[in-house]
Amino acid sequence: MLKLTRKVEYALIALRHMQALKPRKLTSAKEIAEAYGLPQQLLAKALQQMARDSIIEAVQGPSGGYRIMSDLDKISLKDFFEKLEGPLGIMDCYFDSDCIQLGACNIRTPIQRINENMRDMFSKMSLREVTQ
Amino acid sequence: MLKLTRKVEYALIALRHMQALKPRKLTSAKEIAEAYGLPQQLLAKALQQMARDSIIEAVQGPSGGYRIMSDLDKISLKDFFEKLEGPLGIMDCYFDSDCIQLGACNIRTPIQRINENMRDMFSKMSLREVTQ
DNA sequence: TTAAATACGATAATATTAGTCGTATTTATT
DNA sequence: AATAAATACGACTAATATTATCGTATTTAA
Repeated sequence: MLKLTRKVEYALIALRHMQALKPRKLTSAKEIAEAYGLPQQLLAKALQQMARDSIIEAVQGPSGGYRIMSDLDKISLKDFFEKLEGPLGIMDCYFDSDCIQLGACNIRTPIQRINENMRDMFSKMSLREVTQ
Repeated sequence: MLKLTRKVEYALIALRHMQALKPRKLTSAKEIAEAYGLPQQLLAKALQQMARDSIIEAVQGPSGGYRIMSDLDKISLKDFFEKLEGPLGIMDCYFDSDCIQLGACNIRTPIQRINENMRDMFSKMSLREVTQ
């Protein structure tokens, strides 16, 4: 309950790893996977997604790899989570309208209040805080 | 990701339902299940667990049922979640020590910081806020 | 005695998450 | 030009977790 996915976990580990390197130094999926004992392919997907989202930069070809591209201070944990996993909410009804409950549900409003608080909290934390 | 479970969801729906009734009025699992279209047995388990935790009171026998017992103002969402689902954390390493990573993990401390924030947030919200 | 309710462990069904496979593309190096 | 090491990514499989149901016991008002 209220758990992060592995994809996000691996992304955080990778970012922290890259963040500790000299600026603009490249590191590969293989390198990170071996360093932390992570499944390389899955880690690679997290890296690829971060590259698509311009959080990191990918360099192809041999001696290629990834490096941090954005200012991690400027990315909130909320945006980061949502980029990797889609909308952030403790229940789907927050963003999904097709709820079986239809009119009957009696907790929609309170749930949205909790959601707002959670989104607020993650909006106030930067990726940097987590990876430094 | 960061989703509530159905058990918690059903518990909240049930609490809100009971909260709207006259004080000490009983309502049954069947009644609530039918009113909101929930699976009765699963809802019953949520109710039974809340009864074990003295959040509500169970009355057995025909014309039995459940009623709110505690002051919902005094129960934080954190305690409520933890009573129903166990420790609250975005990753198991927070309370589970058997992590495969062992020494290698580089995000344990930051993850714990996120956890603290989350637990803090839910500590500051009362069950009442959600069910009234 | 019966029936309607709670209690709860065991199991089945379903959904989600995690991980792997295969193949294509890019590009530095030789 | 060939090779090898890297990213890219869709499709698939495996593992796990969640959700739901089943069966049976217990309680107790009528």
